[in-house]
Amino acid sequence: MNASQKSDAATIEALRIKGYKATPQRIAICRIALHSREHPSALSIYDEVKKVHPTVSLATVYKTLQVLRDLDLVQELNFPIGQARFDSYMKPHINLICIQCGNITDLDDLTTREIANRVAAATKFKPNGQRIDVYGICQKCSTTQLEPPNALHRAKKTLRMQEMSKI
Amino acid sequence: MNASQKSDAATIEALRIKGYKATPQRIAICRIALHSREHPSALSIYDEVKKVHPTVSLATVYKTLQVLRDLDLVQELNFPIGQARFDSYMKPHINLICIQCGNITDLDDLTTREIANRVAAATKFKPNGQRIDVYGICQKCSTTQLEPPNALHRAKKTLRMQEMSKI
DNA sequence: GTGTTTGCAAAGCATTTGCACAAGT
DNA sequence: ACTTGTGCAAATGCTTTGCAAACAC
Repeated sequence: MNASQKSDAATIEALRIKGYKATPQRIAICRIALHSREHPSALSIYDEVKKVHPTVSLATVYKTLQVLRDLDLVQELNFPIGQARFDSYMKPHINLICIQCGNITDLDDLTTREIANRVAAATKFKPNGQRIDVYGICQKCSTTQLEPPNALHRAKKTLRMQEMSKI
Repeated sequence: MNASQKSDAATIEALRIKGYKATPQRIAICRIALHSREHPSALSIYDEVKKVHPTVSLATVYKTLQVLRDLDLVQELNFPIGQARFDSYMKPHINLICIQCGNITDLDDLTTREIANRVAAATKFKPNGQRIDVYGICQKCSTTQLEPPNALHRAKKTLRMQEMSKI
């Protein structure tokens, strides 16, 4: 059994435990959504899955992403513009989000695992999840002359948003 | 000069510095967007402003919120469902977001002011903004029997707000 | 006076939904 | 067999835009 088959097996089990059926489309979508580091959008997952299942529909991708959220296997990250991005790294961490090119990188930072404890110690709020974003310019963009217009900010005078970077 | 006139004056100056005109609608929208602790949505700002300017349009509210973002006076917080919420507290802090009732509370936490420094020290990423959300149940909801379903939930199989990682 | 803003209605875009047929268990 | 999932198209909901009239400076 190779690595891909092994993680497929895990996916299938995770689906079935909660009563979801393990269809070929779902397995293909999970391969991309769960094992990509690119924080893909629904559309970029769709584009990838189409290579294997040319008749898959975008609706199926969206529905499967809802299933993955229900299974606590992905986190949905929404921004002022563009499509939501999906993050399958479910431990507390920092999302480094480039406002130039739209790339998102996960950064482990152990202090972020203390935040919920600090909240619980300081307030009566009962934490059960978190999201930490740091916005800025990634290394690639700061060393490159000019990147395509940015995906996460609106420009003052209505700059139309191009498509975000694909996975 | 009372407090309200004083902050109006600050708003007017902030607008003019960047070449924006200080219209009555904008001033009224800023009063609510900048001085409310409720993290209002565009629609709730619109409802408030209508009490004073009954003919104001929702489009004007949205346009003014874009101006306020351009002036770095508000941050837009997007979620998997419902309308964006606007936060005028621009120092690093934690957003305590109740997944039951949708209330958002700002919590000062000095360790959050170090996050950008930690990123800069650990990577080549150049931070220039951040967002820290902690999701959970607010005190009011945890002491109350059942609150009305809220704006941050999907009313389906998935009852939990999924824009979060597990803790 | 000149360029900007308003308010309206229409458009845009990401995402969801209803439904008939197909497929998994 | 029974139930759930798929793919399509239409619908939804939030937000943006185009434009003529009104306004700020």
